[in-house]
Amino acid sequence: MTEKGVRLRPPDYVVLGMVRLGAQSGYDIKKLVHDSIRFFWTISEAQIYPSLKRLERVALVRGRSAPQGRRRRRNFDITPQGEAALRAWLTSGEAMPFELRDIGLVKLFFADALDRADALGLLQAIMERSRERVAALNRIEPKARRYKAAGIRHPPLTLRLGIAFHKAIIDVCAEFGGAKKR
Amino acid sequence: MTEKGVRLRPPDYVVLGMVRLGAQSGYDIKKLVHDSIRFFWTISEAQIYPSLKRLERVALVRGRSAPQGRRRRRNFDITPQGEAALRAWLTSGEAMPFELRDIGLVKLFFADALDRADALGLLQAIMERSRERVAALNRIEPKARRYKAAGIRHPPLTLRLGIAFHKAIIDVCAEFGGAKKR
DNA sequence: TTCTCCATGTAAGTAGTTACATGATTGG
DNA sequence: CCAATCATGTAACTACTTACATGGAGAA
Repeated sequence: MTEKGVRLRPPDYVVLGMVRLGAQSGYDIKKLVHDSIRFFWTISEAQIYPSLKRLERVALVRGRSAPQGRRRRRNFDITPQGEAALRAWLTSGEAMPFELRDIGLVKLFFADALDRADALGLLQAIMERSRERVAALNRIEPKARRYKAAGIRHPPLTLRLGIAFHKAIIDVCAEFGGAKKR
Repeated sequence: MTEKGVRLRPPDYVVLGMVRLGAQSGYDIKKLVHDSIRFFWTISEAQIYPSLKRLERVALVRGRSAPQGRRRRRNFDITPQGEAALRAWLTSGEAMPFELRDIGLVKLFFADALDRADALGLLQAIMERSRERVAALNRIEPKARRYKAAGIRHPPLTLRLGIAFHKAIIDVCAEFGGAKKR
């Protein structure tokens, strides 16, 4: 339960979860998000820093000053209450509809307005985009292997999910376009 | 090119594209969106009606009063300029990054904070959600078949894409969880 | 008569981003 | 010495949703 009427929203739990995974500063969180969940959830600095303050106010994280030389820095760890709050959120059973918002698919949906050549061009752009995404995800793979070695299993799972569904997109597009898969 | 300094944004093109596909009124657009692109792009009434006005002002659609009995109604069709503007947008080559924003995957990413049973529960919730989505998409299939019969090929393609990537999710989750695929 | 659908519209609020401001440190 | 990176933060803006307001028509 969260006290004091401070309602936490998904971005707050993202920050909390990242602190739990070892991100110490706001800057660390930014970087960790960039090479993990940014593929299905983005978060900007303008959210991270206020969120850390909120989380500290309700004692879900504990922050302390940890300057590097003359460069200021605040480090955070998760508290036992923070762990509990994160678990409560993860198991809360709230609806979590799959929400996709993709101009690419919208354009593809309307592509009958184009002549054959342009429609095919659009199809190929969609395929290319998914190929690039697969490549980007594969670049993260070494990091996932390190997680696995440390007994952390779910980040690598989400990585596999990302790769799998972009491959599915490529396959369907290839079949539709009569082109080779690559 | 759009004249008069009215910059059109994706929701406007969605409205334009839907008018082109035969949606006549704002209400028609709402319904058509609901059983087609809502799976990768949502749009609310508060956007549709102002958007139709904007599009009419720059002559990309033409609207006229078409009351049903005493019930008011405005019908729209796309103009030649509207067709051209839609094609220009579809072929514009602007970046169209694949943007996914999914709390479900975020939770799965953090699931190592849970014990085995809860983590498995979350995994199953993700799978269930994709199964439901596949079912919802399959329910639309008859509509897609009618499109196909009329030579409209791309809406059915996006439908297949949706089904394919949710099946991919189900498969990966099933393998990870050691469960049956269903 | 009352519920659901048809139909159009707006006001107010929410969630988020972009752009900026500041300054220290490291590497080429 | 200059660029990139480390590090924190805010003001202003944008996009979008929710909730509401209004009212006609058909069906149970």
